[in-house]
Amino acid sequence: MGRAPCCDKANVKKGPWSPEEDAKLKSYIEEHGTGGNWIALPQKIGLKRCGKSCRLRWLNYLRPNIKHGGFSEEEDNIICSLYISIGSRWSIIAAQLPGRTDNDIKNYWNTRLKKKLLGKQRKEKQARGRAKQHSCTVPADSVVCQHLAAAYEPQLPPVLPPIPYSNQEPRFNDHTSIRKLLIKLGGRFSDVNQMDLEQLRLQYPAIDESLVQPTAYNYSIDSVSNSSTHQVPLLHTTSDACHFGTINGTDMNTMFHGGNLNLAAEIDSLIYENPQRLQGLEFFYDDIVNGTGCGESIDCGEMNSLLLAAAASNNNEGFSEGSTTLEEFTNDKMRYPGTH
DNA sequence: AATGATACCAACCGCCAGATG
DNA sequence: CCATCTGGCGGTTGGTATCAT
Repeated sequence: MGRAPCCDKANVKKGPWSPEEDAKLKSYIEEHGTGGNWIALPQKIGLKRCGKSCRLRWLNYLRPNIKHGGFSEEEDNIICSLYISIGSRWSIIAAQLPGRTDNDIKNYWNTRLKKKLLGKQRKEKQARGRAKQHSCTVPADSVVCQHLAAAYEPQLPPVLPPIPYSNQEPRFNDHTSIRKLLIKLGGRFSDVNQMDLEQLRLQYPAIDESLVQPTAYNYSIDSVSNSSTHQVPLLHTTSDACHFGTINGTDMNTMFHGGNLNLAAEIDSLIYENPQRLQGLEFFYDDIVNGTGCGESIDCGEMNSLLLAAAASNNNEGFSEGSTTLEEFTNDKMRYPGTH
């Protein structure tokens, strides 16, 4: 048995809103509020619209202090970094950008930002030319590649070995872990960040202290694919020959030694927990999935700069401890156990 | 100038979770 | 406890504008 429709579809107007409809809705809500019932609202006003449509119109267009278009570079950076960290949770991302709606950000990402990043990367790729052969160390049949492929071809049941992830830290379905991830994207919790460093030192005693800086945010999405080959444990066995090879022309030794191994492992765990969350980022790694080289993955340095900029901006007005947004985020993630 | 391709974005659709009776 | 309703969310669609040929 299907659900009853929220409104009489046959007697409801659809399509673009007229200025008269806008005026009616706006003046009523400004005077009386929504009354806590969107479904009943259009009847009160005399609008032949679905309540959901009224709600959407108000939230995305009529509500005061709404900004449209003209995204700044800082906003771009925030969107990018949050998308990478939490995926397409537009409402959460929108909560970090005052005046922006989730719909706006979603559209902006899908139509411009994604292409902008990809376009830039393609240009640089072309500039590098064919002469330079990149040695991608991520094998096409690696565990993570199977996971990523599965995320894009859900009709094919993935054949996956047991998750070899051995980190004792909580995973992404844990508040602390989320906090830490956000911290590393530019949050303020330096105490926790320091804690990560201590755990890292304990976990990988062979790492040269000078290679692990607590302030380093410079990981890239490519580090996801790199860490996903589970080369991190190599650090246990080889104290000085931790060779990660190159991805997309970037020496991953530099990436990892200058970055945060623990973060890479954490992101790695996200992939295992939730491969679907990588949807929309295929242009970062489809080459790896397809085993066709390192053509389309976003340039490491570029993503670094984006993330660094985001980190800088977040230090000013990013997540704060106990914020409503973070709480919402924490609660919200329980609603999507890997199916979105 | 005409036509097709592409980009953009407002709005819709369907699903999910929480509230309520 | 169950069924139903509503709000909220993310994905997708379709109309319009702009660009390229």
